[in-house]
Amino acid sequence: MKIAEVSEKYGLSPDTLRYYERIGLISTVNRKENGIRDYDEADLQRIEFIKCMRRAGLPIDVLIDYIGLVEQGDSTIEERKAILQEQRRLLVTRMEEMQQTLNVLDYKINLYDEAVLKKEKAMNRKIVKEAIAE
Amino acid sequence: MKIAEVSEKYGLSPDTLRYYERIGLISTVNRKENGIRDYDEADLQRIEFIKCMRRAGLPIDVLIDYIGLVEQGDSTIEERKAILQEQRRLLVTRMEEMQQTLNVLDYKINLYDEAVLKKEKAMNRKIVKEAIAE
DNA sequence: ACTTGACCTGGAGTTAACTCCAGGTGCTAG
DNA sequence: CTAGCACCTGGAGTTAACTCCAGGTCAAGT
Repeated sequence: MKIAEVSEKYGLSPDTLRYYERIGLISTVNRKENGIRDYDEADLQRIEFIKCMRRAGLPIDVLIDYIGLVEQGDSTIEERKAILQEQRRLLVTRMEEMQQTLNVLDYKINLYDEAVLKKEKAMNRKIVKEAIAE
Repeated sequence: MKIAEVSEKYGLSPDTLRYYERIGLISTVNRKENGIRDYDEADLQRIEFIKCMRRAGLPIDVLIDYIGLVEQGDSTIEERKAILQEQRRLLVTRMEEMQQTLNVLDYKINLYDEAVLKKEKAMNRKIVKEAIAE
């Protein structure tokens, strides 16, 4: 699969895909004779994983470490698990903070709703008053 | 309240507080005769709000817009509400993505748990075998 | 009087994560 | 055979959000 298709499929720009390879987040992708990248199934799986983790804000350097361990084989299983657990912990914390902010936003939006209603009521009273005055 | 106390109270560095003021996120803070910032209650409330929003990832330029509208008074209520609703929507989307990533992480951690168990079992079998062999 | 420490300013530097670009190669359709 | 893409590389530029720094003021303690 060529870079443009991969880019299309995962919504990552070709530049980003090459960048990920440069920094060692994706191990060197196979090339066709002419030097053009030809992503295989394993590459795609890795890209999907990276995309998922990045979307949630996991930092690239942590992912590089993790993937380095994956490549070292079974002896690193416990270390990898520890990394994921730590990142899971951080993720949950961030989500809790976001939930708090969401509550604040809802509270404020609700205040604005009420303010808008009050404004409208005042407007209506004014209209009625004027109608009576005529 | 001096900048060091505010910094302490909200966990934002003095540099960050001055930076927020420079870019117009906090309206100009009053000074004592000697030119030193003296944060009042309104400043603190604004800082708390900003901190809460920033923690959830709301971008600074959006907050600058929002706060500019707050300062323009009641005529901007609907516009402000629209901003908060839009940010709320984006926040929910991000949280949903994070939840998906959390599920993937849990799945992977679980796989590692099983892998570790298997490893241990194999180890135990080996030990038992050796014990019998003796 | 002098040192210390908190504060000030304007401006430069940093970090993460891309994103863009110039200059070059190589298939393919007209 | 040549025009037009899609691809390549190494390196530079960008963006958001800080963070740091040099050089200066000022009040308080010794």
